[in-house]
Amino acid sequence: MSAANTHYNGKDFAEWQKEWALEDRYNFRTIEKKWQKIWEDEKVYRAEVDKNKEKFYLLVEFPYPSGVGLHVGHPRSYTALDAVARKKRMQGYNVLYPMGFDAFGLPAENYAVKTGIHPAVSTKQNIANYKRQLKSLGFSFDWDRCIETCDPEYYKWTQWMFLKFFEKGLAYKAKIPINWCPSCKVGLANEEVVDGKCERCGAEVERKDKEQWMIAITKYADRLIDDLDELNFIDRVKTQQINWIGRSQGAELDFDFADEKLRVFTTRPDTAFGVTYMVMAPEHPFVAKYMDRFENKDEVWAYVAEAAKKSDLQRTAGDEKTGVELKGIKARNPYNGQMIPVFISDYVLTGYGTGAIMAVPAHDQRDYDFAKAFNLPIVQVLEGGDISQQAWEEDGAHINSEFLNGMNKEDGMRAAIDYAVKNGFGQAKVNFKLRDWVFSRQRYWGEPIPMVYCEHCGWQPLPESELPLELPEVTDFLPNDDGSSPLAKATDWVNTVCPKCGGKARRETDVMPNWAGSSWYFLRYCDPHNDKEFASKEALDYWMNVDWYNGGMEHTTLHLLYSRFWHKFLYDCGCVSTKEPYKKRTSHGMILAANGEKMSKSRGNVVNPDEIVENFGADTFRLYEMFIGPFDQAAMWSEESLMGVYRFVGKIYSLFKKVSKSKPTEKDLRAMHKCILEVDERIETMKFNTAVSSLMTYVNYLSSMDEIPQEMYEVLLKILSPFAPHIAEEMWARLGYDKTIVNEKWPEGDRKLAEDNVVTLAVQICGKMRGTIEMPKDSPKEEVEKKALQLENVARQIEGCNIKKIIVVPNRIVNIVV
RNA sequence: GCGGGCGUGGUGAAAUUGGUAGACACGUCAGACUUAGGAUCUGAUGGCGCAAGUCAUGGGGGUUCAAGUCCCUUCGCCCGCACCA
Repeated sequence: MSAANTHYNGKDFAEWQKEWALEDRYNFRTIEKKWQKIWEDEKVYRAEVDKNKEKFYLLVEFPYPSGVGLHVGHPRSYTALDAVARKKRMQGYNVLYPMGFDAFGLPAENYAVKTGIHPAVSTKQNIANYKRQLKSLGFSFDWDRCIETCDPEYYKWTQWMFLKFFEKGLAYKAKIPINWCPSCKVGLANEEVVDGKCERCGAEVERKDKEQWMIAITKYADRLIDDLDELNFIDRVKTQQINWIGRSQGAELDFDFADEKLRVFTTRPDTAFGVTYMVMAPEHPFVAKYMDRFENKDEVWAYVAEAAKKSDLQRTAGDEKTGVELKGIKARNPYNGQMIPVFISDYVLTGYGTGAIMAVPAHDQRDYDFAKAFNLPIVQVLEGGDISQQAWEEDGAHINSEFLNGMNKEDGMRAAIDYAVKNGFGQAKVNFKLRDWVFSRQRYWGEPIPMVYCEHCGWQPLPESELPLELPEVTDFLPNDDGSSPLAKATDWVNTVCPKCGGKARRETDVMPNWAGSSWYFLRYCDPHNDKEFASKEALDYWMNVDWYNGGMEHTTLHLLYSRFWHKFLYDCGCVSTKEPYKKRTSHGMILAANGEKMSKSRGNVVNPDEIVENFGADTFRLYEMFIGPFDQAAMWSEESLMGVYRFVGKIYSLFKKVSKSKPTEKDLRAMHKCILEVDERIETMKFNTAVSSLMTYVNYLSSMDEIPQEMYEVLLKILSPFAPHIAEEMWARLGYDKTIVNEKWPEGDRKLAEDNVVTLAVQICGKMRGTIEMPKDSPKEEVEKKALQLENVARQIEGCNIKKIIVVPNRIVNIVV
């Protein structure tokens, strides 16, 4: 055995073999620690650019290193893609499978408020703990590429990218009503509000006008939808993103109102002859502007004030429509010249479209409800339904619509828009539900926004040479009551000079949201130590795109959407050469406690991965997480089932004693090739639970043998190694190999050898099972029929019956119809 | 309300996509063994029946030689979006 270039660190192989001879029991503790150290010392999983090899980039969402440590849910997806990574490596791919830490965020800051420990310190400790835990599970991450988003060497480039957004006009500061969490004292993006509540703490979100940095993600709305077509994302993800972006095509139309035009957005301009009134949002600028001309001014005021007090949640709570007519001013329908009343009502949203609508109660249920409540006329303009009962929202030929009469929807839409264009009161328009990304957070533990405000020059970007703009030291991490960031208190840091005129200036004190760093981390993995650029073109061109990205469904409209957008922006800047970052996106299900509840500290039902590793070993843990159930579905933790997997691993260990120089029979080879083919396919299709079943079936087969041909055991170790790398590596070494199994060639399953030459066919009479017959594979139909009819059971049952026909499904079934 | 998914033994689940329902495990029962180890091994295990059989994939109906799988209908659960004009 050559000591050099082997994975034994110079230790004498014979010495090890002596040790092994003494070990009768499966001692996972020593085995696993030993191999983890060897893998790490010899950098077995290191990924380098190698243009002669085809690359494969696998990505799992990097964790936020919380104080409680790794959750048993994390390893589910890490193990799954680790299995894929290991298999791909054995198949000759140059695999990049990196890991890092999404390390900025609120919990570290809250912890600092409570304990006074600086977020940088607690984060560092947490990362060390996470690393230890991840390493104890034997993942094949290239730890040399580990990144941390809170590292100035990393966030330097996050800031650099922000400056790009600013340079291209996509980052802008605006005073807009934002979602404000009164408990976290922080503004939230729309994506972070769930059911009107703060995604993080559950407090009801308020509306607050605040100056915020915004990023114009809406400019990419069309592309974010259209480019999904080419991607291999699971459908759930695609449809959720499409729904979230919410594209609707229609038209903007101007109605005359007082001395100006009241503009509305509608998806059905062809129903304009059915408009019987209009509605503006209470916040619509015309309401305040024309207040003095309304005859019922007091009533209008009261309604506006009432609406302002309500949260979004309260406004959408009731089913009943409320509102007030703006008496004294009527609007004029440009299609037919009709004068119609105008209302304000909070069922019209200020943030969508133009904040005003034309109401067509006959064909929109919401308008219908409002019309009924306020006794307004309902004019049907599309055929169908029963307007006396409810609005007719389906299609139908146009009626009562002058030049549109008789047309279908498509023609009617075109004609209505043409007419509006010709007469100068409207045009086609596409609208989105997606809002621009609120990018400011009034917090400490995030990337400082590299902008400076000068009285004379306005907002100025920091020059690139001043990056990274590091976080200043502060002692008080509490957000201020006025809603400003803790950074505002670091006056030395805040007061600076204008990069343009050199005059007095102040730094931006808000920081970026925690979604910033994760929006481009997959690019940094390609070239993590580069201090000249965020990643070299060479590295990016070689490694990108990510071939397979797995992560949680909860990030579909957050991280996944943001990072696709961010990447597209970098593409437009010429910084990356692919339009999309991820080729394939899959998603794992949650791991729940044994009773089906979510694991949480407060419920006291959290399973600690450390304990599982300590008591059963990493291999058992990994195999169990794969075996627990379908990968994309929620699964319940069960220690009993874990024991079953533990037994399985122990069995593999003890089978070693039976390995011999004997030759496999045809039947043995069949079992072996069947298993190879199944495991291979089931890894690719993410059916990890049944892949493990296949391995179990094969191990059961081996157990029943008196002697196990070495070839059969070696194949087992190879196809087992993606799931249980430690024991595979250990037994591989014990077979006498002095090179790691990691780079062994993945076995090829032979379909011919895997096929049975004798098949069992079910014999049915009128579809009911009556028995089985064994036949050579692909026996001619006649023989099958003959043998089936000879079956005692069959002969007895069909006695005295007419055989109508016999259906033979080759190698499967004989069905005798009487 | 709209969109997506699901419903199979005592339990977690399989089922080559229309072809022997319950693979693989857990649990349970019976037996063997003992270097007492979260032991191991062997066998049984959907219900009813001594058996031949028969009933079983949420319920009802249909298509088919054949349905967990396709169609209609109904009930129940989960997830996402939600007054988006």
